[in-house]
This record gives sequence, structure tokens and C-alpha cells, in this order.
Amino acid sequence: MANIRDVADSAGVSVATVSRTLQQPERVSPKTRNKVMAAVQAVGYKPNLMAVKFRSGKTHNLVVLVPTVANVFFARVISGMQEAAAELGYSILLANTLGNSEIESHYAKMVSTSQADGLIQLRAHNPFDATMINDNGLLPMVNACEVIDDGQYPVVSLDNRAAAKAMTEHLISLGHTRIAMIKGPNSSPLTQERLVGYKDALAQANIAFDESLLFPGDFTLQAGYNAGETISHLESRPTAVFCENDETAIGAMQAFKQANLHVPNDISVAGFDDIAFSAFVDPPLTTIAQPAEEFGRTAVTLLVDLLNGKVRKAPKVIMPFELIVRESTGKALG
Amino acid sequence: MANIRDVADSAGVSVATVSRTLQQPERVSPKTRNKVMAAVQAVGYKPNLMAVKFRSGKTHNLVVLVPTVANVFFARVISGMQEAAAELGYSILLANTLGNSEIESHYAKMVSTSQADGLIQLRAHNPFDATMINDNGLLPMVNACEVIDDGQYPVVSLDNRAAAKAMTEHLISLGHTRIAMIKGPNSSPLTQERLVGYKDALAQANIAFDESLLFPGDFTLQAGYNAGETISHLESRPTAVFCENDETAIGAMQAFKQANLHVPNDISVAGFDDIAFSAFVDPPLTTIAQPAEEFGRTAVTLLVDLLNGKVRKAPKVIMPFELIVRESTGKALG
DNA sequence: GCTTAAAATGAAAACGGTTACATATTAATT
DNA sequence: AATTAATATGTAACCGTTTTCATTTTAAGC
Repeated sequence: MANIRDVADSAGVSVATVSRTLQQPERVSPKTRNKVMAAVQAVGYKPNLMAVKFRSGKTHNLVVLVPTVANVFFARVISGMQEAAAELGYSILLANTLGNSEIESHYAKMVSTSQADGLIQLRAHNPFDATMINDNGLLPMVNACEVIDDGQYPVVSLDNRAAAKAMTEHLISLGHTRIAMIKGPNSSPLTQERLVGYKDALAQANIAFDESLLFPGDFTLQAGYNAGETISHLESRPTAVFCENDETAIGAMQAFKQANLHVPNDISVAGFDDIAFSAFVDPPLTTIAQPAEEFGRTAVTLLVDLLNGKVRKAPKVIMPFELIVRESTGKALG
Repeated sequence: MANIRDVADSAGVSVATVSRTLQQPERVSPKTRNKVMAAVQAVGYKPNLMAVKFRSGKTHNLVVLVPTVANVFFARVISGMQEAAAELGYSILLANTLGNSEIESHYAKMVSTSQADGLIQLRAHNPFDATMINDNGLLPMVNACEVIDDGQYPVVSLDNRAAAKAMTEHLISLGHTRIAMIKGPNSSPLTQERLVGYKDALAQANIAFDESLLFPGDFTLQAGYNAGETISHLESRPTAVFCENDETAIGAMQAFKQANLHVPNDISVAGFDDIAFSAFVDPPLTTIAQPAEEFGRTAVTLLVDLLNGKVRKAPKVIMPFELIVRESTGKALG
């Protein structure tokens, strides 16, 4: 494999000149620039980027920790990240952690071991153990989507409370008063925030909060189905169900159908995230849309600013949401 | 940031001894081993892996090119890869290419620029341009799932032809003779192979192949919906539709429902991949299951063997499939 | 206890670039 | 044409490891 010295010899210049030609072409005369470029071609030179990154101390790699890439919402966030990263000259190293803390720390350590410059988390766990903390006691990290906001790190998040409130208000405006909620995992801050928003809307409409209308879930289709089955057989059935994500809602709808309940006539169903499937289920799902790609772009931009010292205090960016009304929610007929 | 020299000084040994203690502990006496370990703790040493990888020439990184991580099938493949990679001491660098050839080559170049040891493709494009080819004219690469089998590279794939034949036979056994097919993108080898399998089954049953029953698609929900709409309004409607993936099938089913066609009474629908959603749509989808995680594990194992020179000729691994019969396919009533 | 082989350690040269600094070349100014 | 400033290039140190080779220490054999 040809190295920079081979190029220098072939071009009849010093290695420094070759390096400069490649890194800062304007600092080299057009004549030698051409000579060097020709030599690069001639010897088939490809820089050893491992050496470059090692020497320069900048890897231009960003680690992204995502609980599961199979989540369609996350996939959109990742696309946005990749777009922004490419523009800024960074590569994304995507870690599909599956909630496995071994995988998480394996990838997170890439920062403390100089393999990546910074880290973005699309999850709520925190903080990392000491082995991955920088000298200054902090990690160059941005938290996105799921946020434990301890004020230490920049965050980009949705106003989950307001969004959940908006959805609940929508259901209330349709005449529903018994509104069930199928939750996400309790460990998720999202779940807590959305629950508060749900309660906000109830309180505002003077509807008493009923603990028995809360059902556990974990963001999967199966969990939605299970909760839906339970709800179907309730003696005093709610007339609407607000699910904390679309997968859960789709699972629940399936359970309702199998119990011969019509959505939305017998029961309204609302989701959260607006994944692609939601427009193609029967009936199409009412949900909350989040600007997923923009989440990703913003997180990357924030992290790069942080790395360049262009950020004073850990900023907090709140992304907008949108209520998408489709056909899974309708007037309360009970 | 403490480096290996700091550790050496603190332990009162040479840097060589520190390096050996960390890399091959058995080559160092227990006494000094303890001294060194203590020093590592004392100074808070974390090896600069960029330097390690640069010097050793082995990155232990594997690049994985995936068209879109949002595809649930790919997500499962990736999980399997990560599992196998972790066991073998490798990291996966996941590239969500979105079919964008700039992103593709950006990540593929990580191999020729010494940032990764090898490459796995979950797509069909090939070959890469000369700038990323090794000295020996080949790239340390494994093709998985979608395969252009030119015999140069190891492949791990499904017998798509046999699987498509099996599904078509299933439909024929239910009495269907007018079976439509909603295809994937023509550029995909998968599509060609599955089409052949479909024709195989028709020929075997002495059913004439009818070109007009082929509908274009691109593996998305929307494409399935569009094709489904077209099919709904056909004067001479087929009684069954075989879709080349589950997303397409789910999109098509939605179109059928909106046209007041009952699945499977009016029209049977079959998919391919067995994604999680398929069990939770109405009706649950008949499909072909692939051992996705095993795909990933196999691809990684194959690549690592290749890197270690443990592989003679480019091997070809065919994974098994399974026909999953659910409720979206039924007897032909036409 | 002496010789010899084996094991442990250290000194220093890589690995392939970047970059500070010194020097040579060219252009600008008078 | 001489002086000075600006630009272009070269020399060599350096980044943090690994690894070869030489040297020292320990263990083994008699």
C-alpha cells in the first residue's frame, strides 16, 4: 500500500508538501499541486485515515446510541443525523444497543478511547460510569428524544407534556370522558411526561383522573395487543384509548377488532409518532407527528457546536409537534 | 489525558512492559503485572485506540451498508450482526445509506482508508469503483440478503426462487389461478429471483403466465397501496395477490378495504419477510419468514473468516425459509 | 555452584501521517 | 538593482502505541 512518502518521492517533493497539497491545496503553488496530484494517481495513494485521525486528534466520528434501529421513528431521526453529519464532515457510528448495557458501554467508550469525538443518545439512561468520563468530568454528549434533563448536557426534545395534552384535548372535544392510556415503559421519561400532559387535559376539563384506566406497555405491538385485549373485556369499557406510541395503538386496534369492537364507533384509538404504517392501517391512525429528521439534524449540529466550543451553557431545544387527525378517533357514542 | 508513558513512569517500568501487560498479560511476571495494573488505575489510563489501531494495522471495525435501517427485516439482521461481532471482538459501523451512492461510497471507503477491516453489503449494487479496491483487486467484503452473485465475493442469501415458488404453490393449492404479483424495484435481484419462482409454480400447475398480472412496486407501503388500488378497479380482478414484501402487502390490503373488498374472501394477499407488524394487521398476513438474525450472524462470521484468511473460495450460504400461513389467504371463491 | 536455556524486561525503531520552524524562492516596493 | 515582504517548500520532531532485538534476570540441569 502506497504511503505519503511514495507520493513525495514520485513527485520529487517533500512529504510536508504532499500533506499540504491534500489538506490545504491553497497553500501550495499550482505547479507543484499538479505534480503531487499526478503522483497520487500514479502510485495509487490512499491516505491511511487511521494515521490522520490519530495524529490530528480529531476523529470526525460521532457515536449514536439508539435503543433499536428497527423503531421507524428512530430510523427517521438517524437519517436526519446522517444528512447533517455529512454536511459538517462527520461520520455517524451507529450503535444498535437493544438496551443491552454491554453494547452501550462498548460504543460509548469509543469517545474516551479517542475513536470518536462525541456522543448522541437517543435514550434516557444516564450517566455513564467514570471510565468514560473526560478529564473535565463531562462527556461531549447530546441527549435527544428521550431526555433526562439534569442540565449538564444539551438536549433536543419534544414537549411531550404539551403533545399528550393536545391529544387528550382532542379526545375530550369528541365527547370522551373515559379515556384509557396505554403507557410506555415506566423507566422512560417520555412516559412520565406524557402522563402528566394527559392529566393536565383531564384536569382542565374537570374530568377526574382514574388510575384504573392506566395500562402498562413497552412500546411494542404485542404490548398494545395485550392491553387492548384487557380493555376489550372490561365491564365498564373506556370509549377512547390514548397509546403512547403508534406500535402500541396498532396492536391495540387489532385486539379490539378480534373482540368485535369497531374503531372508532365502539372505541377511539390514538397513537403517538406518526410512523409510516399508521396511515395504512384500518382505520388510519390519529396520532402526533414529530419532526424526526429535524431532531437528528439538530442533535448533530448541537454536538458539533459543542465540540467546537461554540456553546456556552447546555442549550435545550424543543421541537414542534403536530396533531394528525385520521379516522381512528371519532365522536363518543357511549 | 494520561498516556502509556505516564503509566510506565508511575509503575517504574518501560512502556514496552506496559503494552505487554495490557495486550498479552501472560508474557509478563505476576509481580510487574500487578504494579502496572495499579499504575493504570492510579493515573486513570485509557489507551488511545486510534493509536493502537493505527499502529497494529487492525481496526477491528466492520462497515455494514444497509439501504435503510428503518426496514424491520434489516434491523433484525443488524442485531444478529452485532451479536456475532461482539463475540468476535469486532465493532459494527452501521451505514444507513438510503440508496444514496455518496453515502455508500463515503462509508465503503473506510475500508480502503484503513478505518475498517471489512465490509458487508445488505444490498445489490456492485462493484465499487477502483478507488476503494485493494491491492489484490478485491475488497474484503461479504454480500448478504440481496445478492449479485458474480462468484467473487462470499454471499449469504435466501433461496428466493424456492421461497416464491412455495408461496405461489400455497395460493394455487387454495384454488387460485389468477394470481397477481406486486413486485419490488426492478433493479433488485430479489425481484428477479422471486418472479422466476412465481413462474416456476405457475408452470408446474399448468397455469399460463399473464404479464398483465404483474404490478410495479418499490417495497413501500405507498407502492402497495397504489398497486392495490389499481387491482381493485380491474374488470377481471385476480383472486390472489403475492407481494414481494410485507410492507407492500399491508399497503395493498388497505387499498382493498377502502374498495370494499374483503381479504381473503374477495382477494387473498400474501407477503414476504414476516415483519412484526404482519401478525398485527387485519387480517394477519400470510408470509415467508426468513432467519434474519442468523443472516447477520453468518455474514459477520464469514467476513471475519475471510479477514483471517480462513476462507479458500468465496463460499455461498443459503439460509432456510418458512411459509407462515395466517388469515390473509383463503380458498378461491371466484 | 556453574553453565545454559528460558523468561522477563528495556531501548529504540517503527507505523503514516501533521505541523512548527527554518530556509529558499518569488513578488512587491522603492 | 537592492531591499523587504510574502509565499512556497523542506527538515525534522512529534502523536501514542506496538514490536523487534538486545540485555538482564530467573529458573533448570547437573
